[in-house]
Amino acid sequence: MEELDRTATARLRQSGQRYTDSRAQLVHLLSTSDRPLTIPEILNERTGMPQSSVYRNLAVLEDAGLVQRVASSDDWARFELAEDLTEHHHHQICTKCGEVRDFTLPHHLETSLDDCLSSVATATGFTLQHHRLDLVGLCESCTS
Amino acid sequence: MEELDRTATARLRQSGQRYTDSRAQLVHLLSTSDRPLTIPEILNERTGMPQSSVYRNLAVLEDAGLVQRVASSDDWARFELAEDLTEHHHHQICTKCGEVRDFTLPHHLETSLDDCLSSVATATGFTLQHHRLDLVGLCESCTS
DNA sequence: CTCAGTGCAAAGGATTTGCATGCCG
DNA sequence: CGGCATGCAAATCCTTTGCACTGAG
Repeated sequence: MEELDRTATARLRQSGQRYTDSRAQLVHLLSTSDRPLTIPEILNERTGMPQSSVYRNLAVLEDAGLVQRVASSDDWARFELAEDLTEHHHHQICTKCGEVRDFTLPHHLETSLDDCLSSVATATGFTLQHHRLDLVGLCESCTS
Repeated sequence: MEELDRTATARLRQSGQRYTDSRAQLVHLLSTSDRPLTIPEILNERTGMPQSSVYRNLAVLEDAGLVQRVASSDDWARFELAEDLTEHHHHQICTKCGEVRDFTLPHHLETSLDDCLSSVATATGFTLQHHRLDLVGLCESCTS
């Protein structure tokens, strides 16, 4: 956790910004969640922080490469810690309620996937930053 | 193409809707594109169709299972023909300009991926509808 | 005739921004 | 002090909706 704070401080400093309390709260909240969070969820957890600050700080954190935005099926942005600050994982996205959950893939499949995607990218002149693999379907509570 | 029109007519009829000219235009436009299109792009191609009709018809087509929405990195919705009307494919998403391009994966990898994802889904009580695999990075023109 | 489809303009709603104030360095 | 950070409220902008009109069956 302290490690995380140090990384955060460093990356923010690089963008000429400070690691304020609000930002630390956001980072800590995201780092302890097992899934990406929406703004409303963040607001509920962190009463006292106004929407605009949440949006603004998440944007700053995103710029600094500490946080990333996750697309879902509803129209709410979700946020999680940046790839390199967490274990590499994927998302289960519910098409009914929009809920997003994390999951991981067996290492060998992940590896061959990576190799293959790299060559596809190279072949098409695309500079690969990372890949995104999502399961789309119905979460347990929406299966009725 | 006639096959496509027949499918469209049938699926729309099931939702109690007609396969009108506007809708046919949208379907044809999407079916001839090698990537998902944004509303502005659709409006440019199909001058004369007002925004509200485009949005409304795309919603109807989505309901009927003919068209699906694609998430990107910018905040514009993109649309493509439904999975089962096209070859299964994936997307290269540019983080700079938001551009989305289609690409496909070797069959064997696709198969083992599918198998694996099915078992992950089963294990977590998730009802898998389909998967989504995207390459995220910089497209050729944004690599500078 | 009926009811889906269309177009225009106005409304919605998540997200962003202007501006004045507070605060760390 | 200077510039980042914060909060409130107002503005943005993609998208959706209300309503009146047209047209297919």
